[in-house]
Amino acid sequence: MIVSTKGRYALRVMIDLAQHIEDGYVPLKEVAERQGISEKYLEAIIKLLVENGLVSGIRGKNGGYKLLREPSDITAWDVISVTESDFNAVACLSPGAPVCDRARICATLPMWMDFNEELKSFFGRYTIEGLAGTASGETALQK
Amino acid sequence: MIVSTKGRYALRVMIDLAQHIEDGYVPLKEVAERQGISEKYLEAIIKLLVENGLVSGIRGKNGGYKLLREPSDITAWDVISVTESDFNAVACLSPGAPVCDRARICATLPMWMDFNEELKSFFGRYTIEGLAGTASGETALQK
DNA sequence: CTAAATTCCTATCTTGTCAATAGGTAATTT
DNA sequence: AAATTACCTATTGACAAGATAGGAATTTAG
Repeated sequence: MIVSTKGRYALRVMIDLAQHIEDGYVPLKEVAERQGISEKYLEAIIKLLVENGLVSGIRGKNGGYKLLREPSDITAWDVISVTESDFNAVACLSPGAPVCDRARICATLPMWMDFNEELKSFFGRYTIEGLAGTASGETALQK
Repeated sequence: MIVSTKGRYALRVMIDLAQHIEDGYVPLKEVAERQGISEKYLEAIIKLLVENGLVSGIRGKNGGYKLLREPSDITAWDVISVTESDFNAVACLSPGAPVCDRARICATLPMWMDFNEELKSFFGRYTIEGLAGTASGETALQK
């Protein structure tokens, strides 16, 4: 598959946090239970979200995690691009990839570049707020 | 990256065959030399293209491979969907995946399904003919 | 009929990532 | 002081990517 469980779970965590935004800091244990995902595994995932400024955590009793921006201001792209290790169309377009000497004559490069843009644009259209409200069938897409 | 070298190389093979369509059956050796890719590796890749009815090969002297349909009638999607082992948004949507009991309440499922459609639609817009003509900068997208 | 060319088939190898588990340390509150 | 919680580091098993290698089967040319 294209999006790993890491990305999928990260999104579910973000949505869960959005759905319990009134509770302040939410312990990961609760998220893990509600989502039916191993807490230990989620730790590794949420670490990425913390490092990239999407959520913040505080330790100790009454600690937990909370979103750092409004759910309406966080897109699926923000989350996926941070959790998926190399979310680029092809290796040639990965950051740090060696310069390809065929680039000038490559018949497929423009398509891959377009695809990269499309990824950004597609997932940028879904916000955490929109996704969090999808439970009973409304569309998650913002109008 | 999202599309493996297998998919990328397959596309380049198809484009190369389209560019030498006048020559009848084209030996893989020539394709490999022109493209700068190991012939042995290409063998494994073109096998998939043969099995899926995109090209046909005949053995012996003067043998080689040729496209089975018009370049204008083959899309990038046709090629990629056959060479990439699991070109689906997420594991839940892979053929043969176990039924997910969260499907009914899954906040992200609709987005993944949309993404699957988008993949098909995006790569379906690029034909081998269009890509084969991109060498000197015209757009590969059909109007 | 033989030799060359070519596809086709099977097996192996290395490397890396995913997906997950485990055991602990540091900080905070009650 | 004890409980809670985030944070850190290491390890494991399974699997796919990305090749490489050697040979068997088929066809044509001479």
